[in-house]
Amino acid sequence: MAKLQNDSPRRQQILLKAAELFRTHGYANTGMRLIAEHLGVEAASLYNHIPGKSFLLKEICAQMGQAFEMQMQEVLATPTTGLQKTEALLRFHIQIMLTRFDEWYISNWQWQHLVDDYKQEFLQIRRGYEKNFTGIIEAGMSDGSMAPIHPQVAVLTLLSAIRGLEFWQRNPHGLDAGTMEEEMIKMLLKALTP
Amino acid sequence: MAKLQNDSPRRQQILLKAAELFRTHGYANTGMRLIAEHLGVEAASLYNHIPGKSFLLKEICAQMGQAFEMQMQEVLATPTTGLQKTEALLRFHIQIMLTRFDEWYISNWQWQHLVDDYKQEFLQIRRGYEKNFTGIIEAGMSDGSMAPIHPQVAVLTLLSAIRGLEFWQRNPHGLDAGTMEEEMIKMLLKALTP
DNA sequence: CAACAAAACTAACGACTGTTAGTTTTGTCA
DNA sequence: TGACAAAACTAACAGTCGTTAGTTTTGTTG
Repeated sequence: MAKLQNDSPRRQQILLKAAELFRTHGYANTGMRLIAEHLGVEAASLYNHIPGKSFLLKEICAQMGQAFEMQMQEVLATPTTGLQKTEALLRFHIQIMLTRFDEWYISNWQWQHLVDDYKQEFLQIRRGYEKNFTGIIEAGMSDGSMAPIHPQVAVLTLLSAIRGLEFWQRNPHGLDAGTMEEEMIKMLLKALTP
Repeated sequence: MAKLQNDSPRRQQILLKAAELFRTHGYANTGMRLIAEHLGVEAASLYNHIPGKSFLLKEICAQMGQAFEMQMQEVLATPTTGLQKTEALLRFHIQIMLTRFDEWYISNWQWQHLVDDYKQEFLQIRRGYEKNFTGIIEAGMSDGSMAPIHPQVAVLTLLSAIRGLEFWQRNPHGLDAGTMEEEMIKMLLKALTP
């Protein structure tokens, strides 16, 4: 029986292709045979590298969760105002969206298909992230860099707005990435500043 | 053979239950047998009322599209500033979200599973809606009720922010609907006003 | 009650799903 | 070159899917 090493390059290759197909076809509509076909291989061969389909989704979500958690810790450790921290996070979100779109999309929209036990863990991680973000907004109101707003509503609005970039990513009618990023940041920060 | 009337109450009942299940389980993961079970009936019996599974999705999306299109026409016909029109549309979006959550969710997130020919029509309708919305923003800048912003970015940001209410809808930690609506409207309009 | 249609039922079809067992090819070292 | 493991293969499993054909029940109308 194969060993299923935790970090082979082949495994990562499969994960990336799976992310791409999960995004374009949806998790439930993407069969192992389709993933295999796009890698020029038979479906059964995939099981030499991964334990199963659900692992693919779980791993993609976990990797994304880790990336965001690391950035959050870095931002929290930097001595800046709440508004500056917020801008840093927003810019990071946008960058991830541009450079790792498929994985970002999966962890945002396909996590619902996670198997129940890991789904709970994933949601807990995400709630933790949002809690940290809410804390940053509250800090911004205390240090005077932000107007008094409802912190939870603010986080929800900010994250949702960024999520919407997906539509632009799929169909950028004439707007280049730089303009898009600057215009959206400008608009969102305007909603926050006193 | 059954006649498949266009507007029987039973058909509408099936549509609503399907919308609920499509939302909670996803379109691809919701089988005809599951829908039937939730209606206390066998799967085959559904075919006395509807032509097939894909019809359910198509009909839900079409009904939502119609609702938004009607509201857009009404707003356009009212002689108000661009900012007031925008507020009216935002409030309508929120109201639909609160009163017809399942259907709203489907037409927002599950339209990707539409069969190809109707998918094109659906996307065209949506692009038309967004184009109208963009025009309203531009009008707002002309009539002085709004700050100079990138109209397409503004529409994307506004619609995405509202879409995010889904997360609150699913898990409203202590915020009542009224507060949520007012706080979000306040925040979004602040981003728009001069 | 007889007649008729609406709407339920049972049973099955072919296609597709994730996964497994067992076998063969491929590539890398001694 | 011979040995060994990694990674591909073929073939098949049990289960689910949307859908259809044909039959029976239910409910209303004359």
